[in-house]
Amino acid sequence: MTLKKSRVKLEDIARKLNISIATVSRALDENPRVKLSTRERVLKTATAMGYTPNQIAKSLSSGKTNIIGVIIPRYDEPFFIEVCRGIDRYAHKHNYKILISSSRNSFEFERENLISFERGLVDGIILSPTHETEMFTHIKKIVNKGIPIVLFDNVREEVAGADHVMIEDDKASFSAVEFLINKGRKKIAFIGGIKEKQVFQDRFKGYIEAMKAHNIPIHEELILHCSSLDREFEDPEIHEFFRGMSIQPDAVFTCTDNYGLLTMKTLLKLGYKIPEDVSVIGFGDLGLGDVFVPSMTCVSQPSFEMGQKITELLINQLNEPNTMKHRKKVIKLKTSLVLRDST
Amino acid sequence: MTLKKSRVKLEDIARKLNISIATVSRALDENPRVKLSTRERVLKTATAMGYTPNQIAKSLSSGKTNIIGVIIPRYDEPFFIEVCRGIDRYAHKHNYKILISSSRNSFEFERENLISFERGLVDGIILSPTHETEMFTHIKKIVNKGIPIVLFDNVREEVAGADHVMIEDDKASFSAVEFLINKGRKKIAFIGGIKEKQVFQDRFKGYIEAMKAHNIPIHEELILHCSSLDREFEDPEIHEFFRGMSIQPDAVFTCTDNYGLLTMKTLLKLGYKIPEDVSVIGFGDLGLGDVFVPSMTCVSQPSFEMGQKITELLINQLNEPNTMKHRKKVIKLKTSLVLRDST
DNA sequence: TAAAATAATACAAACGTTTGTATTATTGTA
DNA sequence: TACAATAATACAAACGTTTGTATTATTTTA
Repeated sequence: MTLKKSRVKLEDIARKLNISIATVSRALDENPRVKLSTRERVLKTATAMGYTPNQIAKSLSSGKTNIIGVIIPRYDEPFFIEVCRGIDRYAHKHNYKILISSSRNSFEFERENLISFERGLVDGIILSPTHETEMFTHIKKIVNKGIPIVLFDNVREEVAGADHVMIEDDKASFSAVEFLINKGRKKIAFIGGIKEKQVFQDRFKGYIEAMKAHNIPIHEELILHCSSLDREFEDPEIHEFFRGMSIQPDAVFTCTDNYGLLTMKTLLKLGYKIPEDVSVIGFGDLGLGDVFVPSMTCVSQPSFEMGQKITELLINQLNEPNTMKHRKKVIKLKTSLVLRDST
Repeated sequence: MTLKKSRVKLEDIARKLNISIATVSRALDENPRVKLSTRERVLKTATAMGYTPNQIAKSLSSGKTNIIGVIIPRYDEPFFIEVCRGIDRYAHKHNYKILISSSRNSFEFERENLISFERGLVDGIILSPTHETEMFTHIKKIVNKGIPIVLFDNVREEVAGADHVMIEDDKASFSAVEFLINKGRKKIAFIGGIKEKQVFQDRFKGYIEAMKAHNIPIHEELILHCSSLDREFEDPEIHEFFRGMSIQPDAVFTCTDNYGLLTMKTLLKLGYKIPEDVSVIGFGDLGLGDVFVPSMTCVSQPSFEMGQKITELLINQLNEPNTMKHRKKVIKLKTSLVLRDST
């Protein structure tokens, strides 16, 4: 029908009312410097003409985009989704939008994303490093430029200068394993993930420390570090692990929900009874705990709250007048144990 | 240490080299209009000074942000996540970023998000309407403004003027039910979701038509429209439905994976054997099918591909010179049945 | 009723790019 | 060596806002 007319701008309203652009801008801002009657005329005309402000121009002028850039290793892990939900909720309350990018578990993509976020599109950055990430110069560069950034989850101590939020992984697994010990279990198997990830190292540490604290012998044979990150439904590694075992475990502590599930399936198939013969604990509590029969006891991570906390830290940085003076904050969130039928 | 210096811009490079901003801009663009030696000097200086282009200024000048706005009803449904993954993958290939917002299943939030996307921050919009969405004026407004938009999933036929992509829901459920019938099942129960959602209506339609096509009597008693959208792990509705039933079903077709899972749990608890006494089919195939024992046969939706297709349509619109001439496209994607142990 | 005080509005620079056109510098040709 | 042809660069407007300062209009005060 009508030709596509370019969008209405302040100038168009100004021209129509025969006033200046500045006055129109201030009128729409409800600035007391413009007469009430003028403001009303402007508002009416703006609506009539279908005016919508140009966000980009606003951002250029104000130096703020109100966008937070988020980089996660992947989309299809409930943990990250849940964290993002928390981020979004908190951000939305404070008038920020979030722009999520996946690094697809690749250091190169992570770097690329970070560089793209350096271009002023986002006011601040939230990053969960991939396990490939060994070098931190790309992160330090951001910090040194004074761009607000908060890291979470898979963070090493070495990454100085940046706020970060994580789970008390070591404590969490310590108390989960201790729980099993207190229930009288002694031959406790451990199933972890790829060793490169800090979180898995910490969870393993908690296991070892709990065993030692209670003077329980540690059998190498009962320890498995899975090499697959992916959420497979059949894991030959886990299957072989239990099949080839000469000791009969009476409990298994696993480092993810999925490993827990795979463990339960394997054990049931091998004739174990859960929880009579063997107890199983998962880690995460991100929706899978209740799916299986028997339901699975899990270490519950406050993922949503984590997202909120991360964003709180970031927005604090954003509101700080001098970013360079910022003193690094490290927050470790507590976990809890959700008891179900597998223990 | 050093005071926070504001970011390096073209002007700074220009001043240092005593050349004009335009030349610097063109040099960085590898425009043949600038001498090779100049280009090299500029590049070197830019790197040395740590120049990063300002995306916002670029966008204002070019009228393009290279951002696609995505509005989904919620984050915590694997279907939407999977679609977003597809969107992101395709968008990334074509140099777009995605900005995801959740409408939290609320029409008001949906409208709010759409309005915010009208402000020129995004080049185009992808929207999955909530089931609350009855009015489409907010969508029509976008279309009339000439802003490229593609709808997906829960779309009614009435929403004219906008491209949309959906699953062949009716055909999918028709053939799933037909599959059960061909296996000799006759007392086939149906479990759907809230009736307001178009997808559930279509899936119900497919069920009815398959039954009719094969002259199988339809028992009202075997039909349940769940009122809960949420991914609950205990659904009293479903439990009651099967408990109170006077007919013993020999198959159940459910409209989501989760309903399928809940159905299996309930049936096992009530003493049914799966698949001997009763077959169960889920809908979605978004990761839950393989979790349970027995594993669940599912209608598989091509969610990732859907995301890619949606984005393809959107980017086509973005590349069209005259958006107003655009002729609406409706794409229906085929599904498949993934056979597992529950049938 | 003229000067002072204040209210209302206009002007113009700034945000950091891109890009069409004008200008200057460098070649090539006769 | 003068003149055109071309290469290289500079100038300036534009993108749509915001905001400090200047200007004009209105009201107050003596």
